Amino acid sequence: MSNLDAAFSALADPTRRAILARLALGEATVMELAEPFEMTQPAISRHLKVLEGAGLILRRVEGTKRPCRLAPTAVNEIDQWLGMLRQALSANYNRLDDVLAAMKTNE
Amino acid sequence: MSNLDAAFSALADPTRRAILARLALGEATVMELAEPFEMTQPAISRHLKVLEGAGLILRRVEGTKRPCRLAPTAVNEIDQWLGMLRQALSANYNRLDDVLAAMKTNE
DNA sequence: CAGTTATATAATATATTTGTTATATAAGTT
DNA sequence: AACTTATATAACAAATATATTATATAACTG
Repeated sequence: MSNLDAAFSALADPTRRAILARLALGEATVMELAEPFEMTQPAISRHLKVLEGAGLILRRVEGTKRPCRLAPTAVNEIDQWLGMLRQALSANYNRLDDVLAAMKTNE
Repeated sequence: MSNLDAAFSALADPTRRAILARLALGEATVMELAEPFEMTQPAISRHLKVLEGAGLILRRVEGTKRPCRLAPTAVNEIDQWLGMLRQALSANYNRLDDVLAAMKTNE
């Protein structure tokens, strides 16, 4: 599985996006991350594993705890790929075939 | 399923990303999009349905053809969400807990 | 009209994902 | 040492995703 596959796939789950949003506020342990969800701890551990595998979070060891925080790299890779689409979209905005398409749609 | 769920989920598949990359070059019909893949036409039709459902592409009717092109909106929504992460990542860069984390990791 | 082309849909098999419970492990506490 | 806490892992069930083949439909073409 490519990095992008893993990253987009990880972001596709609302629980995982919520976890990332929480981590955007700062580091948190597994239990802290699990608390707001109506879901068991093993389920959260798996989500964290997915996020880690996708390069979206990092974990360190602190005694029995495993505090997580956002990883810097994965978002860049995603941005880079999306940049291609963004560029195409702005370029296509004046493109002949799109103008024609819009005209036909409005007929 | 939220829009973001659908959009990220759609982007998680490499075939679909390749289709979008192709569409970044301009409009294309289903057969044109299917051609480069070792995959049947129904499979591509389904991928297109997923992309359309995620708001990533638009289709118009042209006789028996259904030319597809990139849709402008979905990428914005994704960008907006990722913006939250980007901001957190740049903010966290100077954050105390992260500095401490880095120090402990290096012990 | 008969045949072909472009595309969609249904049925189905397989693989993957996501959650649960039960259990293991390692560190912290008393 | 016994108990608790923090987390991980395994086994398993249910839901979802992806591809295939077969078939339907609607628009072209001769």
